[in-house]
Amino acid sequence: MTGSTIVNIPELPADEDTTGQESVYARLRHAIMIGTIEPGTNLTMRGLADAMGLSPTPVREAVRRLNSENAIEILPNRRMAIPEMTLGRFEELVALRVTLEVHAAERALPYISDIVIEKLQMLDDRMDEALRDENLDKLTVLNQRFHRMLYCVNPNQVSIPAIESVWLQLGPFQRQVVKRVKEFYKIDRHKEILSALQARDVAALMIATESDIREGISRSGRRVLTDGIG
Amino acid sequence: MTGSTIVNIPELPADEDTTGQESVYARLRHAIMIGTIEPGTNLTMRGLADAMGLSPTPVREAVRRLNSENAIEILPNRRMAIPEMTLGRFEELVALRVTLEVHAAERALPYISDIVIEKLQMLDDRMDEALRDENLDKLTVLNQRFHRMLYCVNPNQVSIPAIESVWLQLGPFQRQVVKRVKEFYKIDRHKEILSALQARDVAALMIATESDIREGISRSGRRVLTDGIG
DNA sequence: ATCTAACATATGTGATACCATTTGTGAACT
DNA sequence: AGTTCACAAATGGTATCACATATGTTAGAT
Repeated sequence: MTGSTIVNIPELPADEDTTGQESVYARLRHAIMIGTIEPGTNLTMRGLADAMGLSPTPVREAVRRLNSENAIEILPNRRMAIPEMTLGRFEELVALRVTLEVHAAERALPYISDIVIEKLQMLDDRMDEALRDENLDKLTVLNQRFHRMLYCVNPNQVSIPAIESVWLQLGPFQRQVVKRVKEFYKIDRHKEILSALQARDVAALMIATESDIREGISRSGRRVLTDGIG
Repeated sequence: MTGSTIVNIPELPADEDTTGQESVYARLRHAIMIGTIEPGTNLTMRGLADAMGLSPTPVREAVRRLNSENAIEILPNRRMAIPEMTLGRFEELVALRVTLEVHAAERALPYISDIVIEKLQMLDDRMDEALRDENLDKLTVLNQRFHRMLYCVNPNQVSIPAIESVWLQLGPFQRQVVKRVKEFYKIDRHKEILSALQARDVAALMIATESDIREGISRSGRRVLTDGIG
């Protein structure tokens, strides 16, 4: 067999002067983040290069970056794979995600403006649409955009890279969860987050952020990992 | 002039089958972490390659990784540099460091054993030695090893990469701080951390961890950034 | 002397070639 | 039929080369 396990890596709008390495990085990152690539998938430099129409050189650089972000695992054989999820790792990832996002939300609040709240409101509306259409990929992207936009109003924000690294590590597994636990996406606490923002209420914002994570991925994911299926 | 600004990149013990890319990554990472490379230093692929006796290819991969860890900045010109520190970014980095390390300490405590406490005690003793010898590089390395060992007793630990990314971003600036603020290194709260560990006291551990960071780098760094000099 | 234009140098990016190691396959043997 | 060994294919790692862009320098004009 030539190349590796076939993987579905969506294309992405490429800027004019974006380098090959960057486009590979962006495509792979996005694919992993929305869970297009299953845990355990084996990857090869040449396989990815062929799939993207590039030489192994830029692919290698992109893969190395994602390895440093803990999105791609490099085995002792020097082979590459998307890591499998374990219950222990899952609990730690969720706990870290809560800590990081509560922290980021808290430090974003002082910089929040009514304009941003309005934009967040619009994003939330679009999420409701995506939910009706059962467009899960879009829902994931919008959800991440919602959180990212909030944390990024802090002009000196430095926690987004760490947060996105956690998203990357949860992405492939989350797709598995969604397939098994139907009601997963019905739950979000975005309305509560928005209320807390409008009231400029730190405590409420932190509680809402934590609930949004714990009642979403956390509960469903744990069921999949313990019961085998939800 | 050929190459870039000359930088001092200490060698590192290289394993047998360690690849060139890995050795470049490890050397650069270590150099940045202990502050050997000043903020604002311009780096070039070929310059680093020459300095390490390798071709640009493996250097590119290592640099890309460190870019993803926010240790090396890539400017729109596609030039690379160690980022300068600003007061706003510094405050955010310290706050993130406190959040992350308190979190990691809290989640490590349940797995702590007397053997580990003893090892930590020995590390702390070696730090006292290094302090007497005024060996600052050694002190930095031992300090990081102390914290890392504590957080890593959690077998499912996933926060070390984020924590080390913050260390990487503070490293170059910390060196500048040490040069200006003499008493910087006299302060650490490791004895309190050890007491809290022995008592298995979560609250005390979290307070000690936060104090260790705030009364160390935080206070001194802020002075350098506001007064210009401490 | 200062500014500008042309040239030379340096640099990032990516494809290709070569090597060492690993993986996969199939034939020979028990 | 199962095991083992040898050979073929694939893969990761790195150096080198070619190209486009960016940077630095020098010569000429004002």
